[in-house]
Amino acid sequence: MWPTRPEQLVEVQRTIAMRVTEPWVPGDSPPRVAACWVCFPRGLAGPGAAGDQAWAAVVAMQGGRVLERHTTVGRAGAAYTPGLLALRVGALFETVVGMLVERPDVLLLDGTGRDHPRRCGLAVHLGAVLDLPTVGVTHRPLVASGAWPADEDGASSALRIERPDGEEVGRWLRTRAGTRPVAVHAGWRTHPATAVAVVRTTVRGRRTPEPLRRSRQLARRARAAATQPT
DNA sequence: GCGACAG
DNA sequence: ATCTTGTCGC
Repeated sequence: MWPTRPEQLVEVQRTIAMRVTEPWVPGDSPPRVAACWVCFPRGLAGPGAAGDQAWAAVVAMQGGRVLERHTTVGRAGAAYTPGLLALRVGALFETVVGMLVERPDVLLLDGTGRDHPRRCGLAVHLGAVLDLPTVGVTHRPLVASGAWPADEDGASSALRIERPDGEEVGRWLRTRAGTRPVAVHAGWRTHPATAVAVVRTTVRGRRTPEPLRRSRQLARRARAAATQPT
């Protein structure tokens, strides 16, 4: 499921993008939300290359409490190329999320979802592989666009593909007044509204959703421990 | 031809 | 992703 060549990945992305699924909808009780992150050596500039060492982490939370946390080390499958992020970190993400003992209700990651040249960003792809609803959270969209929302906590605006009246694939979300909004992406089995709702329940006074913040922190700590031992 | 382009 | 100084706020 994780190709190593661009042409193969493009093929897989097209196949996954066509799959029809039942939308996932959060229940009444607080959802079990997990988030994963991959970081690279400090000083590594540019797109990187295949074989780059990488540290991955996953953190599962529910109602503000941490349920599980795991880390692993591995290597990048390829250099980074817009639209082909899965080639670089797809397998690593699958490995680290697979370390969870209990399956989460939804998974957050730093990548786009339906906002992709073939409607199959890493959030969609990883969700299909793991059979888990996913939501993407990034600093900016890949191929979608939309005006920013009002500078008020919780304000959001549509991110659409290609045209002002095109398909809505995500939303800009102001997680904190006075700071740049984050791009929230509909992923596997999630719609823009669902994605925004999930992200909002995991934001604790900061711009970044708590599970994502913690997974990034954990991955970086694993890197620090391996990079500068005693 | 040139610039843009999730991480 | 990673590299960066200062700055504002609690």
